[in-house]
Amino acid sequence: MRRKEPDSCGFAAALQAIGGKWKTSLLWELHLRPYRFAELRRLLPGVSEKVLTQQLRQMEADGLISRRVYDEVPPRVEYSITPLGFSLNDAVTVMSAWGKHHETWKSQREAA
Amino acid sequence: MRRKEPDSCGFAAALQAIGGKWKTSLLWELHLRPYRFAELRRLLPGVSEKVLTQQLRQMEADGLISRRVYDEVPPRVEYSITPLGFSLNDAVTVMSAWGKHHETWKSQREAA
DNA sequence: AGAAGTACGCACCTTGAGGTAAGCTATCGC
DNA sequence: GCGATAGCTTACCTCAAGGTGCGTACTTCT
Repeated sequence: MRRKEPDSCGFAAALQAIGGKWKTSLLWELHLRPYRFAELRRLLPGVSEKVLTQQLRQMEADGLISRRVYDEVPPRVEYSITPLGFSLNDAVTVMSAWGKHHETWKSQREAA
Repeated sequence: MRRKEPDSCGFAAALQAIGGKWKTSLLWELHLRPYRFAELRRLLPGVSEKVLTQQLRQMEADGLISRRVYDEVPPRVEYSITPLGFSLNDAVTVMSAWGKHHETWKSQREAA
């Protein structure tokens, strides 16, 4: 999907914030507890390092998560969810519930 | 965004159903009242006929809207929302509310 | 000495949603 | 006959998200 125009509607903005392929998963994992970069890689099998970095940075810019760098060696970076990110997770959960409802509906229709 | 894998999470299914560029707008318009094809074209400036047809067909396949053909000449087709589509519109509204909240948050941050 | 882990950046390529333009069937108005 | 309208279908093109792979600076493990 293309996301460019403001669309006047707030949904476009929400989609802009969560539209990435891995963002919902990241949001879900981080809402449980903070994680380090390499831990997130392991949690999301199939994500490339480039894209993981990208999406984390975008979510940080959107204020959904915060990034904390510890000046140690070897380097350590921890990502954690913000209150705003937590509220988005709630909204996503509503959509997710509808999705499950929809899947039920579909399997019922296919059975008919 | 790519939408392929089931993802175990229902959110992917919901996104699959609503992910198209015009689907939320269509859902919104049709939740007000039924419309004909050409009316929807006029309501969504910029949509091409091909894509409008595509998205309407997909939404019909997902059970979000129903398509009624009147065997007249010139041909007449009316699209209306289903109860399932209506429930999705509610879920979308929650996300939309978050989007507005997020925009407020962003403009506050930029002001700082 | 060499391998491996950490948290990336950069260059290139693939893929599919969406856009563009044309055609198609049939009727009505001029 | 000529164009307009309604509701599509088909073929082709574009463009950005995401994937692949390599490079990096530093350290610890073996």
